[in-house]
Amino acid sequence: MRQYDHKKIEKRWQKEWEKKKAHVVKDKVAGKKNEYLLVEFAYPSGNLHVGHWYAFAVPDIYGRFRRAQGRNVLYPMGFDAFGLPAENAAIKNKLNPRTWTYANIKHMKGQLASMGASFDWSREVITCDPDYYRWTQWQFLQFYKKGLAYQKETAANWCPNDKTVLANEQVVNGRCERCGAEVEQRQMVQWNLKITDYADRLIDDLTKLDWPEQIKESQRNWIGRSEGAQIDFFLNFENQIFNDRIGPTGKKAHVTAFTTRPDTLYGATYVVLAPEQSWLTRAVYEDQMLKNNDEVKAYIEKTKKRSDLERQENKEKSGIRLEGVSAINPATGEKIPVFVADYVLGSYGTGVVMAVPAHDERDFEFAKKFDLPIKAVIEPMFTAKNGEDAVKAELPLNRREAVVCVVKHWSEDKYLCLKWKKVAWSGFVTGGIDGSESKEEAGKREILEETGYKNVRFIKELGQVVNVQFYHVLKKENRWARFQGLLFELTDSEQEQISEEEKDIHDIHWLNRDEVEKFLSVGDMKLIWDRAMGKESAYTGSGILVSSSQYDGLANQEAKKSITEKFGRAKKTYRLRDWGVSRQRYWGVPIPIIHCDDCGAVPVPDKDLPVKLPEVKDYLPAGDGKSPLAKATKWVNVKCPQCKGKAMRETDTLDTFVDSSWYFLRYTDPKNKKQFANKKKQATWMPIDLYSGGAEHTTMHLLYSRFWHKALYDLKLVGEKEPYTRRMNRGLILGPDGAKMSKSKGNVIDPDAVVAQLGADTVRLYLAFIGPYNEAGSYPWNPDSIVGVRRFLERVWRLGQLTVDSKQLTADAEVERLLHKTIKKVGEDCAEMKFNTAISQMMIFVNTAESKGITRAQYATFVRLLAPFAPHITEELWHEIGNKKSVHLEPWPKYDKKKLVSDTVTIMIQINGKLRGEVRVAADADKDTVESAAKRAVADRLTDQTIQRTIVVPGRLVNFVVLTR
RNA sequence: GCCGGGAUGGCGGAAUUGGUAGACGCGCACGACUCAAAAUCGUGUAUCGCAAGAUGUGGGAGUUCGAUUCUCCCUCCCGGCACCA
Repeated sequence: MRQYDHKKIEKRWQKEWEKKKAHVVKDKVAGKKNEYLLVEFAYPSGNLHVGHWYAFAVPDIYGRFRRAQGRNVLYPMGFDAFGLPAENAAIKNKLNPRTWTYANIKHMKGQLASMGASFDWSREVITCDPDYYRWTQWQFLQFYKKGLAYQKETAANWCPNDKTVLANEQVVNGRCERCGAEVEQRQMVQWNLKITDYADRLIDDLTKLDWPEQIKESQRNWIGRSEGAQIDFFLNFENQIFNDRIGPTGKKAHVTAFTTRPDTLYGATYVVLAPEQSWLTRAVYEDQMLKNNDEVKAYIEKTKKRSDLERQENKEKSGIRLEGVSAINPATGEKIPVFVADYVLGSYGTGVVMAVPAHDERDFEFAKKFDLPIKAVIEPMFTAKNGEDAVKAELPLNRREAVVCVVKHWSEDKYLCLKWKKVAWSGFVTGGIDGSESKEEAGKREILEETGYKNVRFIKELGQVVNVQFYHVLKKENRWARFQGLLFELTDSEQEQISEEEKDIHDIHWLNRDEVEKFLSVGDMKLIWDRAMGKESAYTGSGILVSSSQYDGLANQEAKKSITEKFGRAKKTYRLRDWGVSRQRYWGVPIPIIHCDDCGAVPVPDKDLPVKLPEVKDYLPAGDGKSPLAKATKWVNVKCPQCKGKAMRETDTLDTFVDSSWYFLRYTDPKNKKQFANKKKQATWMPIDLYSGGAEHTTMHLLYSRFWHKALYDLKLVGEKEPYTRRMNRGLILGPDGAKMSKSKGNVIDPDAVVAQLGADTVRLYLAFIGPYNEAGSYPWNPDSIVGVRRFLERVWRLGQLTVDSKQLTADAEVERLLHKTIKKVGEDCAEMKFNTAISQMMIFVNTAESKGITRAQYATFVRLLAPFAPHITEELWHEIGNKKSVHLEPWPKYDKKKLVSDTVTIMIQINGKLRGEVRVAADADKDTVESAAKRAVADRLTDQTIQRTIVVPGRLVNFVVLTR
């Protein structure tokens, strides 16, 4: 018998496929639907690692599977070839980054070939090819012409050691990824893309996408949309001259606050400005409007020096009151103080906050520190969920005044708590106020009625009110009670007998402080309790407006709308900032702009594209904030395309995330000299049916490229609003020790070595078997486990040799049934990318076939199932059993439903839900037959008299419910 | 703190969506072959128990004839956001 020699086999077929151009994909194949399967293209780091295999070889299984199912599948590959490491290598080894990059690409293509992946290399895309980046530049210019790209002075991450700007992803915990120096924020003129214009569409269009919820949620968080209102606060100065001034907008001096809680406007007791806020800057630096101008200026300067890192770590509130000015609360008309404080961010909202200390935690903290008034304008409202009894009702009109009593023990530090028996609610003594009695009287009466305690001393009103909507179980009606918190103390233990009726309602517990915390089941009584213990905090939940003039009594959700209409305007705000794309680096796409003193920023005309990257000697920037390209003076100095006067090229290059924002479009028409991709050609493949990649791209590449695509869509350059219909995040392969693979830990697996030893088919199969590919988990590489997979392939090989030699002509019924089950299962699992269970099923099949025997036809079918997973060995075996064409041209086998069902089924027998036996019956047996068969099988365990009930689940089980003593 | 996703043997992971928990693989144990070892093949392998049996899917309650699966509460782990008004 021949040995399974993976080296020979894999090399032979890889050559053969290349010779036959087996993987070149045509744009149209008659009778086949197109399908676009995309994986994130590779960075040419120089070496293929296990992660690449996991990223490329496993989706290849899916691609081959879909081809077998009759789809014309595009599975392209390319290189994301611009970027920092090339430059670093160049600086270190005195190499040209281009030389380094292309050498790496060549080497990696050789490694990729060993995978046996069905990449169509005729469509290869390399982002640092001028033929590619001319179109990156061209698209950038279309955005510029549409106003989507603009230049602005913004803060950039500056590494003082490497003398260069860093991309956000190169800053790790506030330090430079490369040298570890603390990164500074420098104001620099940078190119930006208006991704914020697309914030709403980027969020709203997510709903239609077949993406994991995790990615969608991360993108929503990243964009950070808040809906609220802008409200103007006019300013009032002690110095009359300032009061009469009219500002540039034609209005008197004012600041505009952004808030998500316009309903709390009546509770706004001061206003806080960010140190960078524009009115403040003018008032302090130009007009000197403040009495304590110097003090405020010093605070602003101090804030500027604080790094982001420092600001994040030290969250202690600080701030300065602006003397000589106050703001007018537009709702109350009151004059309220104005502060500058660094807890307000200049880059979010308007940089102005209307501070409502009663209903915002940060404002509360600040107000406490600066002793500012705290005015509550929302009375908490809760809806008690009492199980199935709860009735969804309109807010009941019959509001009832009620009390809730925190009662202290007569001698210990314990408190009287009640646990309701019929309702999932635990709390204190509560009750309505009857007739004309006072709160105190009502409280004492309720304490007596509910607990029997007679001698109670009233201590104080807590000043905390809680509204609760609930379903009254005994009275069977919806209620709205307005509970006012009261504090009592028992003077002694004297207790009356309470009625039986009351006893049925609840249990009494005396609990210490910690126990009370845990005992209170719902959030409502927690507020009362906190207040009783002297804890004060901001209430940020929903409720009913009070102390808010005509809005009193409104639910805050409604009040939001009306107060916004009356005093402000509805406005959305986002956490997302515009995308800064300027990089002061050499190895990137030159930004195709020419700066002219007379004409300003002028786009390079289409005929002059691409603006090719010039050769320079030194790739490290000079330290003046300019890109290394600035040193290529010949290249920099050009004529203005408009006025032909002296002008200079833009010397910054584009962020590499720009390059990767559209690479998938180029695959559809890679050789086009006139367009980045012909729209008709795009349409044959776009949108992408499945995009598989790493979780690290969730809020970067995936968001950027969605934006880019939408912008292209608006320019009518692409035909669809979203590029990726379905996205899957791949998991991570860890080292054998369960830690992330890293050279320093010495746990790196070299795929080349494993392939040499065990073969590409084994590695592919192992990676597919390691865990479900459709869930992004992390899986340790297990050197023993991969040997198990190799063993499986060897058994398949041996089974093949046996089949060739044997003369078995008739199929074993069980093997035949299992084969059809396997076709079904493998097909279904592949469709969901659950390759692990698909392989498991094939293993089961081989195990059975080994013992029961297999016909040549059955074996041939099995080989077709395995082909997408292990393309080389199956090709070999396929030819071995007498076929001339490639197994990869074979259609996916079909299963016969009739062959799936067996004649008899095993019925489980349960007694009281516990397994007590089993019985085999005919598959088509009726209920009664099954029941009596089951009864006979466990007759020694039960008698007819004791059987209370019998549950028969056809084809599965019989459960006898019997009396037990 | 808010949001999203999780938790199943010694390990990676299965379980037709309410119906035999632990498929398949690894590991481990024993056996066969061998002078021996490797490789290969066979048998066993959730826990406790000699057994009958009992327990068991992060913990606690609930619904159900029956719960890994549904409901509520809690703990822990992973990911995103976070002084974002």
